[in-house]
This record gives sequence, C-alpha cells and structure tokens, in this order.
Amino acid sequence: MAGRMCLNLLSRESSFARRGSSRDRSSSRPNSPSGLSRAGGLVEASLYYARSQSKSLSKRCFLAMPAYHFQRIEAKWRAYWERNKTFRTPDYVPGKPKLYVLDMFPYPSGEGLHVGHPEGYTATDILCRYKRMRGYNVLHPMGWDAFGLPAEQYAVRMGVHPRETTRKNIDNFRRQIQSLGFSYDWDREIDTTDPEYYRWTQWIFLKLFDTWYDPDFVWTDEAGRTIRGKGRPIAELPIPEGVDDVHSYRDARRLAYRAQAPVNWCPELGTVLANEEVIDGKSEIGGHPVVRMPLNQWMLRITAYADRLVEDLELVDWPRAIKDMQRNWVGKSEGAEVDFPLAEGNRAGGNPVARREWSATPDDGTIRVFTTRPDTLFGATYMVLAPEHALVERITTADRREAIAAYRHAASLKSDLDRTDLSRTKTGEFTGAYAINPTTREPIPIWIADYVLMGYGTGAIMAVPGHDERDFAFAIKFGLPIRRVVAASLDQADSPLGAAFVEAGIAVHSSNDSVSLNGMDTNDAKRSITAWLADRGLGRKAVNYKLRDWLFSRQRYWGEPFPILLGEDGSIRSVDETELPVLLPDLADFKPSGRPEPPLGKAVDWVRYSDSYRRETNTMPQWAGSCWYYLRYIDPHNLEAPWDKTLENQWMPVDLYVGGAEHAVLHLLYSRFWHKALYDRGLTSGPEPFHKLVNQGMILGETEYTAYRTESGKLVSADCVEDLGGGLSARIGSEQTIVHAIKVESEHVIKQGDAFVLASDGSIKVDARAHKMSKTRGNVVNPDSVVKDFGADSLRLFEMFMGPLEAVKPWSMKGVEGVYRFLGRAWRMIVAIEHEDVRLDPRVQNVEPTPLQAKITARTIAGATEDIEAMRFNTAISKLMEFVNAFTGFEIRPKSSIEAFTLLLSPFAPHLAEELWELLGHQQSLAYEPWPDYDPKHLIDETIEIPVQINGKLRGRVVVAAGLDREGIEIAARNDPRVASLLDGKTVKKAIVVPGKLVNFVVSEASPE
RNA sequence: GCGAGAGUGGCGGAAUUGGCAGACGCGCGGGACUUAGGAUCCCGUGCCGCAAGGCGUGAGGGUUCGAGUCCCUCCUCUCGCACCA
Repeated sequence: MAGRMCLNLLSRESSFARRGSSRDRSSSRPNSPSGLSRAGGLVEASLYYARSQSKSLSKRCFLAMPAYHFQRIEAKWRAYWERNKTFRTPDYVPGKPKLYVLDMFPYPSGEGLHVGHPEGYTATDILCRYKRMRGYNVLHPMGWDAFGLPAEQYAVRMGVHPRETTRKNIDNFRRQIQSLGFSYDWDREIDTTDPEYYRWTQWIFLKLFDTWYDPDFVWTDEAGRTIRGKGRPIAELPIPEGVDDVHSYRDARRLAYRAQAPVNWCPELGTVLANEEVIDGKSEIGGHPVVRMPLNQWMLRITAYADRLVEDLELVDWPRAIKDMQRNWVGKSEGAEVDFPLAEGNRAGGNPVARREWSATPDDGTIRVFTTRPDTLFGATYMVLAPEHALVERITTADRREAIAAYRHAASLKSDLDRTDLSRTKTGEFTGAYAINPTTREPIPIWIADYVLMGYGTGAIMAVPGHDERDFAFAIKFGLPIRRVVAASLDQADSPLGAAFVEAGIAVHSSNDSVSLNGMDTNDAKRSITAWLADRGLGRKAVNYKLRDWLFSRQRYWGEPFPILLGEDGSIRSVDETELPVLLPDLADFKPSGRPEPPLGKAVDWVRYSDSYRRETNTMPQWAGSCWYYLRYIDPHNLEAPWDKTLENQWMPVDLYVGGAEHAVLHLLYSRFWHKALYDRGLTSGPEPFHKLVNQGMILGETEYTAYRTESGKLVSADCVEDLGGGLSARIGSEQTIVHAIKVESEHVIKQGDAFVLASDGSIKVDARAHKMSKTRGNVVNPDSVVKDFGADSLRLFEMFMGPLEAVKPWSMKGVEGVYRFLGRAWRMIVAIEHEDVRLDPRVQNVEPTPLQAKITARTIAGATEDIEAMRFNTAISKLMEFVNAFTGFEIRPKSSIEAFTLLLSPFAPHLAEELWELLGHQQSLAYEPWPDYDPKHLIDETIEIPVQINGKLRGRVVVAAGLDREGIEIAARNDPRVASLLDGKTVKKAIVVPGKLVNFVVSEASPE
C-alpha cells in the first residue's frame, strides 16, 4: 500500500519536473529576482520543489500552491544582494555612526562548516542587519585564517600542496557561509595566506623587531591616560658606557628576539609549540607527547606587557570568565626575592648575613628565591632547587654526586606530562650542601626536587613546611624539620601542625636580635621583613608572572616566513621593508623532517640571500595572521600600508566581537599584545582592539540515551558503571565486569524520579545527555543538509531560538522543523495559498489596525527591539511567533502591521522577509528600510488584571482600571466573589496592595466564629 | 585542590527592581479537513486528584505579607587552571 502511494507521488513529481524543465529553457533566468514573473512563479516553484525536496520532504503536499518555497526565495535574494552589492560598506558616510561587528574568522578546514560556526555568525548578522536599519554604517567582514598545521598535515597525508587544499577549503567555506545569507561585505574578504596579506604580517613583525620596552617610561596617551611603560623604537635605546657590541645589546632587548630556550618540542607534529598550545604535557592539537629541549627560537616579549594586559582588562566589556582566565594566565604574584648565602662561603669567615648591596644578579655564593610569603622566612627549614638549576653542579658534595646525577638524569627524561600527571608524591635528593637562613642564621639543607620548576621565579625556593602544602608533604616524606611561624591567634603559637597552615594569621616564633615579627598580622609581617631584608641588601619586593615570553617560531612549511636574515657571523638583520613580502618558496617536499630543522631549509636558493646572509627558515605560528586581521578589514586593499590611519581611527575599536571561548587565552591575549605594541608605536589609535566580547556557547549533538550491557548481554543500571581509564566496567555484587554502551531510542525511556530508566525495566537507569559533536561519535550536523531540507532562514532561526547565545545547548532536528513551521505560518499569514500564483492574501488590507491589533503590533516591535539590543534572540523570536499566532486569527490583517512584522523578521530570516517585502509592493531591498516604530500609548493598557492572594496563595483575579489607586484595588479585590467568600468570617490582619501588581490579604488562620 | 558558571515540566528554554512559575517551541493527547496524512487548522497538556483541592523551580534552613529571584549550609553538573613557591 505504501509502495503504491510512493509510486503515485513519484510519477506526479516527475511530470511536474518535466513541465518545469521545458519552461525553464524558455524563461531566461530562473533565479532572477527581478524577473519574478507572477505567472511563472508556480512552475518555477514546483520545479524547485520536485527537484530538490523530493528526497527529504517528498510526502509533503504541494497542491496548495504556492507554499513557502525557501529554495527559490533564498537563491533569488542571495543573487540580488550579490548583484546589487547591498552590503558593501562605504569607508565613511556623513551623519551615520559607525559600528564594527566582527566574527572570529574561521580556519577553513577540510571538514567544512559545522553548525557551531553559524551560531555566532547568525547572531552578529542579526545585529548588523538591525543596526543598518537603525541608521548605522556597519562594518561586518569575513575572511580566512588559513595558515597552520592542519592544512599542512592534510596536505602531507594527501600529497597535495597546502596552497591547493587551502584554496579548495576556502572556496567550500565561502560557499557554505554565503548560502546562509550573511550580510558580509565580501569586497573586504581577506586570507592570511595571501602574500598581499602576510606581507603586512611580516611588516608588523619588523615593527616588533624594531621595538624595545622601556618599563619606566611615563607617558600620556591621546585619551589622557597616564601609562607607565612603552614600546619604543630600538634606535632610542640608551647604550650604556662600556658596551662594545651594540648589535647584541640591542638584539637582546627587542620585542622580537632570538634566544636559546628550552622549548616544547613535539616530535609527532615535527614542531615546537607555545606554552599555551601544550595541555597536560601534550599538544593541544592531536594530543601528542611533548618533550622539553633547548633550541634557538624566536620569542616575542609579551611579558613586558604583562601588567598592562591585566590592567587594561578594566577598559573592555568582556565576560568575567574570560577576564579571569587572562588574569590567571598572566598570573601576577607579588612577594619578595630573598638571597640565601651558601654555608660553604661562610668557611672563609665573616658574617654570612652582613649588610651589603643588593645585586641585580646573585653571585656564586648565593641562592636567590622568590616567595609570596616573606613573612614565613623564619620557618624556612630547607631549600629546594629545580633539578636543572645552574648551581646544583657546583654545590653538590662528593658523597651526594652520584645520587644527584641520577635524579637529574631521571628528571630530564620525564616529560612535563610525567611531572604533573603522576600522583603528587614528592621525590628529591639532598645535595649535601647547606645555606644560611638570613633570619635565623641557621644552616639549612639544600635539596633538589622536580616539584620546583625551573621556569618559574628563580628556579629555587625556600621551603616553609609549616605553611606550604607542598613543602609540608616533602618534609614529612624526608623527615625535615617543620616549624610553626604563623598561627590563627597568639594562644595557638605552640599548637602542633598536623598539616600546613597556609592562611594568613599572626606571626609567631619570628624574631632575632634585630627584627621581630611576632604578633604582627601576615600583611604587616610581610612589609616589615621585606623592609628589613632590603635594608641589608638581602632581599627586595618583587613581582613574578606565570606568563612566559611567547615562543613565536615553528619548524613548519605552511606559515609566514620571517623577514629576517641571518649573517654568517651570527648577526641578525631585518629584510628591508621594500623587499616585502618575503614569499613562501614553492616546495615539492614540505614534509617535516622529524628533527628540529625547518622544511624551508630545503629551498636552497631561497635560503641563500647573499654571500654573507641566509634567510631565517622557521615560520610564524598560526596565531600571527589572526593577531591583526581586524585591522586589515578596515582597509583591505591598501598597497602602501597595512591600514590607513584615518580609517583606523574612524572604525576602531571593534564594537562587538563574537566567537568561541576556546580562544580566551591564546588569540585574545596575543592580539591584545600586538595591539598594544602597535599602539605604543603610534600605529593604532586605542589601547584595546575589542570593546565588547561575547562568547557563543557550544552546540552539542542531539541528546542521546545510553544503556549498558555486559558481554553476556545482561543490562546494567547506569549508576553502577564507571570508567576506569581502559574502558567501561560495572560492579555487580563484588565482581567487576566489562560493559558496553548501547544507544536507546527516546521512546523506550521514561523518567523516574530524577533519572531516566528503561520503559521495559524501571530498575535499569539510563544515561541521558548530549555530547560534543564529533566524527567518531557520528553526531555531527552538517549545515548544508539543514539548508537543503529546511532552508537557510530556518537554520538561522533555529540557531538563535535554541536558547541564550552564551549557553551550551543540544541540537534538535525537531526544533529546526518547529521554526520551519513558523516560517511557513508567517508565509501563509501574508500570502494567498488558494491561488496558483504568488499574491497577497486578500485578508491583508490597507486599513487602520484595530486597537487590539495596534497593541499587539506595538508590543511586538517594542519587545523584539529590546531583545535584539540585548542579544536575547531566542525571546525575540518567540515574540515574533506570538505575533503570527495572533494575526493568523484575524480575518482582516492591516498592511501596516504586516509590514512592521516583515521588517522585524528580516534580521532573522532575511530571504523570506525580502520576498514578503517585495510582495507587499516595495521595489527595493528592505536592508536599509527604517526599523519600525510604534506609539508608546499602545503599550499602556486601560484595564489590567490583578492577581489576588490570600496568605500568599493565588485565590482570584480582578480586572481594574490601570491607574486605580490602592483603596480602589483593595475594594475591587474584596468584592471578587471568590475572594469575598474566602475572606468571609476571617480577620484580615493586613492587606498588601501593590498598584498594578497584586493584592495580598494576610488573614489569621482560625476564623473567630 | 583553586577559579568561574549553571541546576525550572517528558525535552530546549521563558519569567524588569522579590509580586499570577512554566512565555515560545518540541513532544504528547484529542478533534477538523481528507481516499490518505509524517501537510494544514482548532483544542488540551507542570505533577497528584473523579472533584474540591493540594503540591511544585537540585536538597535543607533563613529573611519577607510574598522567594525561581535575596542570605546561610550542602549536593550535582559544565568550563577553565592545576606542584606557579
């Protein structure tokens, strides 16, 4: 039976298709928006229907013509916008305020777009379309972040040049993005791999190379802010007397410098990685192991800007979480540096803690430490050096040499992963040497241990086991003395320490013949002891950062070449600006060697610049291009400069920046750093690039129900299942059994209490959750298929209707159908469906709205406008739905209301709205039509319904005049029959009347009868 | 462990400053139109209850005439950081 039905349908469809195609030839342009012949509409529409929807929606009726044919409509208006350059943004329009709305540009992967991309893009597009109608000159560009590892890895795997794959991927991304009808100014499209783009990336690098940071320079910027510290031209760097090698002196102080540094080498990826790209000792991309090795690398001195990067977070309107992450990443901590003299130096005689001058670098006989708790100095009972610390070799005593060497060797083999991931059991070795605690003058043993990191502070610590958890654990393990020097109160000065007491408190047992901290609170104690140390040249206030300088070179092919020449004599020279861009040489073999020599070394002719200079063969990391792309959009075709300064001043800062939270500390910190360096050099007009930042939440796959089954087929309740690393297992009785996950359809699951269980067996709990979309899970939703089945407008609408933009939320195909139905209802509200051609529904008439209609229209305009301004697109859409629900019930639909609705709909579903706008008799695109207005008087009700409560419980409702006073409302409430009967015989102790809100009678429980 | 955020129907989610909990959509139930309906339209739908009514915003306590919203304690989940001295 079903089969026959199908056959019928198919034959009907194919006859339509035949008819369509014969007409097709005679009509000049089926997609021509201007050529929407009213008579041709039917044929055209059915042609599209039969062709493209037959598979997915074949059973949907199309006899009631013309239904909502999104494919015809969307193709038509995309072509219209493109042909008319509707969204081309003039550099400047007199009288129009500017608005710069930026999306994080995508990395064009081979996978194509996923539904997460259009989430942020739709949000910004809605806002841009809205603001254009509000009279703003809106800059809304798009481009491609196309250098980087994945393209190269893919190219290596497939044996195609990355230039080819990149071009193909960009074309595909552009096609997909354009299919969603975003109002980008495509004339401003940029591509970071375009030599005309990366020429300027190299140019900015040269600026960084030409800049040194003067931390004490106090200056006032154009906004009148006083700033301490400035990046200044290297030519202004003062060269001290007695410096012969000016070149080396300068090179060591540039913002871009070469240094031999221990780096994160990832053999699998064949490149070094920045600290930010290493997670738990593994590469962020791919999760490959990373080892530390010393290499000569390009570094960017981001640490010079650490303070300003933190302070200037005050200037921007960003989510608190992102600001916290950045602050955390910079990791500023204030404390003191303290010098501990080695005890061996003492043998020569003299006072080890005699008054002396503080030296910039500690001498051989001194271990310098950084501490945030100088107030606990009296409790330092031993010291620990990082295994890599330079002094270890020298101070280790002969009898400890072997053990120390073994420990250092073992530590060097450990990857960062081993050092952090393994249980926090402390290991270490005693060096045999002692240092002198400058406060107690006691000799204290010096250990090495890998819980002290060479990369932070001075690579050495004073260990205060009484007041630091790590030191406590170490002291317990190795039997080192633990001394209390802080107590919660004075009477606890001698109470034993069962664990480290790390909070602030009162200093105890902290005095010698020249200083006493006893009785001071922690803050005072810090100040006092720091002053005492400074006075003796033994210490000083100090600030430390977790932030490291940015490792900026990669041993890869697909990146920007450095505009740098290396001399035979080891000198470094920049390429002349006029020689930019330094083109990436064509290489047939661009595979990484697996060793730290970059593939560019294979371009022998390219490398050889002259007899005495060869080119730098490292390339820049992927972040380089994205650090400044927002500036290039402003002036994308400028051949003379990266951007015109007047234009920069006019457009910057970016007013709204929308993208994923995964860039919280990488891209967003790096680009702020570049922007500040450019600012210091007078190249940008403000200190911060992005004023308001919004992170869209991740879109998860559809909610899945998972049950668990043992290998013998027995079902196991989900709360017994645990993941013990290797795989899933369940505890049944006393036995541990391997289990497997099986997918359960939602109709076989019911809710019981707060858990889901199998409908067939309530004792078997089932996991219900949405997972991240991934290829392996097979839950990835392809926007192309959504566009094909439901149209771009439906996709856009659903992306916004799912929930708040910032929230993580699961995808739902049913939800897409829901908004698709809404668009269909909107269409049928305006378009006559009983005719064969596309024409206005006769109920849409040029008449005055009724008071009710005027009220609904005004409310919809007011509500939707407010919601769009606040980026609450989900509730804005629900208000449009309410409008449609109301107006489809009206037999007469005033054109003015219908037009207002169409304009309100247009930012969300622009294709459909343009089509309706044309149908309503307008010749031009609605893109610049003024946003609908309303008379506020329609928002005010003449009568309102007020809830009446008795003892806080809703007992009735009364309708009263809107402006009625308290007494009037109370009388009305008392007169409500139901309320009156409930109040009968009871004593009203109090009547709370909130005009316009509610009435609450407080009555005594017992009635005095 | 530290930091941030979030827990509301079967599901996604609404709910100015404390003032009618559950807008809107999905799903589900019923009906209409139909040869047919996975189209469309109409009605219903937090839970318990025949009803009257009662109970309901993770749990417990508090403030208040009144708490999803404010305060305290706890639980769960998500994200970020994680031996940073």
